[in-house]
Amino acid sequence: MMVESASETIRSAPAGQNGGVGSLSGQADGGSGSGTAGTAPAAGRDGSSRDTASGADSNGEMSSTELLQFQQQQALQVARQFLLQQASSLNSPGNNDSKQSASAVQVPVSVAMMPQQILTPQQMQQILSPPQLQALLQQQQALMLQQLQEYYKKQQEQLHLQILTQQQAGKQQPKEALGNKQLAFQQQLLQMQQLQQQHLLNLQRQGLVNLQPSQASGPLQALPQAAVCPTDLPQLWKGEGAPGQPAEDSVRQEGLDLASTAATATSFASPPKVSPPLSHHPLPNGQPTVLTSRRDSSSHEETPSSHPLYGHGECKWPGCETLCEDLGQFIKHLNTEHALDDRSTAQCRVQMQVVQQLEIQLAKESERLQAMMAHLHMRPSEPKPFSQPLNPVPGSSSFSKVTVSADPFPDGLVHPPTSAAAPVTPLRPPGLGSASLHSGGPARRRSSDKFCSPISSELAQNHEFYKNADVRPPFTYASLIRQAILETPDRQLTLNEIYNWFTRMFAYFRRNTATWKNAVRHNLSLHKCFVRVENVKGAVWTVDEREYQKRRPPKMTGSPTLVKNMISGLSYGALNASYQAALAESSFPLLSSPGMLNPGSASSLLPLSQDDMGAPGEPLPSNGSSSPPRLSPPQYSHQVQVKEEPAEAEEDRRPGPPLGAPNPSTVGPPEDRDLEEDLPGEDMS
DNA sequence: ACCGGCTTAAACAAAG
DNA sequence: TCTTTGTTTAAGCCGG
Repeated sequence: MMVESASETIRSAPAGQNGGVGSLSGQADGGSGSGTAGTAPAAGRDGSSRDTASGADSNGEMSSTELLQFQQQQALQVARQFLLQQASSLNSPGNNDSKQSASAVQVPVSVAMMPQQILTPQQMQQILSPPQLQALLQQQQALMLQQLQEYYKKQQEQLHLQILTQQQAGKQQPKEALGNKQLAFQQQLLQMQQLQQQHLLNLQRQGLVNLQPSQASGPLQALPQAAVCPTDLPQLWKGEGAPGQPAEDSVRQEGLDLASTAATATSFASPPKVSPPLSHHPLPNGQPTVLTSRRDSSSHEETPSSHPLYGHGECKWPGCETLCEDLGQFIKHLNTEHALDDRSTAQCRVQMQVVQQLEIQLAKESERLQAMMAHLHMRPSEPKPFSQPLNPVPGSSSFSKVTVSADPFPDGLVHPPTSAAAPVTPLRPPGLGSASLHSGGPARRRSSDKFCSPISSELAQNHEFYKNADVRPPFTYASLIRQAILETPDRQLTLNEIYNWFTRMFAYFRRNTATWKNAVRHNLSLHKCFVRVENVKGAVWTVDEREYQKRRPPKMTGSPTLVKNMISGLSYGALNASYQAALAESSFPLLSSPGMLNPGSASSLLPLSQDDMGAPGEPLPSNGSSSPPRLSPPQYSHQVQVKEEPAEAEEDRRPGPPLGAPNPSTVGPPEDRDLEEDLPGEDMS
């Protein structure tokens, strides 16, 4: 049936003016539940610890020396992590003035403690742009590393010493004894770590995630166990004692931390004001750094008219809801109640840990994804991995100018440039979703499409992120659909395949299926750029590149505005909150984690087309056909060969599995539609 | 304030 | 009859 005529009309109906009518407001979906089973993996294995283990464990038994070695290595690792952690805390101090330094990308710890400022998880997600997250993480890490160098060295030395000492001691003692001793120690360590981790997660769940009580019980619950890998979590709490304190101290501290953590957690959970939790433990303040930070923050918070820890007339300090009439009073309160004392310090630390942990998890996930992709033949490292197969146009080059009708999208094209590493960051400063922030509900930010950040490159760079984090991608449905279609060799997909692509590529689309699927269909029908081609066995959708380009005026590309908008939009607090929320909500179960974020990791997976690259303006060949009737097979862009049997084969026919290709296993089970479909959390509001 | 783009919701219809 | 696929319409939010 000819759709053409109908489609033409569509546009006519512009914006609605009548308000009310309703129905929409409901805004359901707050969902969250996310934890799609698919993604959730069994995180158990963490490469890192294993690597370091010097293969000792590979053969069932290891000699005591080996064991020793192994243990030492582990200890080192733990220490290393601890250091990193410390670094972060060091880093935190200056961050409190978040609002002031809009440009810097940092994640102020203090800000992180304002779970209350919540927007719904969804909103947060929207606000948050993955790239931003990454940028944040990267920056933070860089910073911490920097600041920490000295500290780090010291610590290392000490550690080394300790280890040496132990080693020596070990030599003198019977191996077994030593082994046992170490083992015991290590076990203890692990236990503590696990405990801590649990508390942390707990906290996280209750405090940060409480926005979504419903989901708390679900997916997240799994976190602790799954995510926690002994070696990783390590929390160097104990490490803290290291700097200069003997084991005793560290142990003690440990206890303290735990307690405080617990306390914090509880306070979060229970609304009640805060009564000083049980922190009876005197915190051996071993963290000058942290302390300072706290103090700093309180001191210069005054500058801004508002304070990240102050909102709605009350103190947002974790667990504290004290009412303060004005900022002044609040400041006072802050200085008295949350002064530099054990409790505050501990709470701060906890918060930092939460953040850190999340960061690490993110990094881990990314790494894992990469490995998976590598395994599946999608070489992330390569600029334009898949897609170019059949079609001529050897990817890369072509894109250059969308020459004539031929192939506007060069398929593969991702601009190699960005791909590499950190570059991404610059692109999106935190703050992306200005829009979303305000709007309470369904707001959405769709930056990229407009700003033209080529979806392809964006996607390519953050593809892993989107795949795993339950974050809404900043692209419009139209651009995503197009992307999906262009990614395939024949540039055509059945509706179902498009769905699959969405679920495969974005964790976010693994839930609320009804909603986005409807949107996808709606977009396919609505935009002229999507052409439906009928086939014996059904129909496939193709992209009429020309139309696509047409529909968007040549926006500014470099988009200073973009940046501007993004920046202005959010306060760090919000950003951070969203970050956490996103992470928390994200299904990724995380894994444990050894390494830190590697910037370039995600880069370049997708071949993607240049999306906005070709200036919409000129390219198209002015070949007569002005507005191709909808149905007509696109003669420009590349000829589409309707495939004989569409749906059927579904994923199997793609040559080089594009990234998310066929393999369901890669990410979450694409096919899980069913699965996710029934996810409880899904539609509940 | 208006307009256009985008999203979400929902009603319907045709096919399978 | 139910589900999927498509098409439309309506309405809200946003940014220009």
